[in-house]
Amino acid sequence: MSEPETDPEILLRDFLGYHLKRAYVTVHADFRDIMGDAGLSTRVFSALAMVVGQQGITQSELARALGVERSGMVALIDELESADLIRRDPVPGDRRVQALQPTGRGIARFDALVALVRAHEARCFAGLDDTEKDTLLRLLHKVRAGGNST
Amino acid sequence: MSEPETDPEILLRDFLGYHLKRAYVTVHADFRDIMGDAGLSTRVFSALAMVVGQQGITQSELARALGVERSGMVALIDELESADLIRRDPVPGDRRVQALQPTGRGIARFDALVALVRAHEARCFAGLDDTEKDTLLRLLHKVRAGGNST
DNA sequence: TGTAACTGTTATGTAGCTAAACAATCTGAT
DNA sequence: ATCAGATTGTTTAGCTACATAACAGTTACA
Repeated sequence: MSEPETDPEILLRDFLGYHLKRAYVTVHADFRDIMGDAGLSTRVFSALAMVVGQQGITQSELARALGVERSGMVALIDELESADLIRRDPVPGDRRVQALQPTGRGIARFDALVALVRAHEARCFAGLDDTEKDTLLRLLHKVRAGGNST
Repeated sequence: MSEPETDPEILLRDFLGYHLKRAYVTVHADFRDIMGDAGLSTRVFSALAMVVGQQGITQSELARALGVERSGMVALIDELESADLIRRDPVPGDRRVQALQPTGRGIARFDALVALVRAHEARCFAGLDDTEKDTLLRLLHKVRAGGNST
């Protein structure tokens, strides 16, 4: 009862989940800002990054890696494909799946975007030194590992 | 090039923002799980917590405290009011604003929910000891303070 | 050979916001 | 005392980012 009015987050303060969300919202908004209208959304960028990093990955594999449903990937892949950033290649031996391959444009675009995203991250986490960034990364990873594994 | 296929998050791994989102999604999903169908969503719970913690807060003040637009609060407050958890009280001296007051039911409901949320947090952050939780809280707060102040 | 599992896809729905406009109300400078 | 500008709650419309359920085609395997 010492300072009843100063902090509006009196009861919420103790909840890590609340602060996790607020931090996420802040960072996500900055991502959108720095990308501008021509950029990709976080989810599309993540998918492109995954395809570039693991060429030939399947849509289902990609969905699992990103922790979303398969159905949610379709429109996302459509978007990347119609922008000529990735291709759906048939896989000999399994006519169900389609291997996702980045195009030359896709890789070039990704490299250009990475520079933007690095600038975004530098700005968002400017208040943290390198040790703190490592710590945050480690703790976030622990949170994900400790909960359900999706 | 040492291990090309083992980690699907080859390129994404370096981005703190990505891991922040994944951790948030994990925690948020657990919140929904533990609340069940009868529970409140995170946003409504947060609003209720804020009203309980700072009784008489205005809708605009609440929106600012939660970092959302005023327009987004209306339906949320409607929901809490129609569930008889909070009231909109007129404020003498300013007929524009409405002071938000928790009802008795609202406070009781909040207290009950807090127990659930504490259990949820205990489960989500079970992999972290108390020091790590404090560190995570401090770093998340720094992230929010370092970016734009919403 | 038949059944179960998996793939990509579609359709539909929902949560959780934002942006823009509005009337009512308040503030403050002149 | 008045009038421009700001603020409040609200409505409407729209958007993003998902999830769920069903489906036909394909594969694996007992």
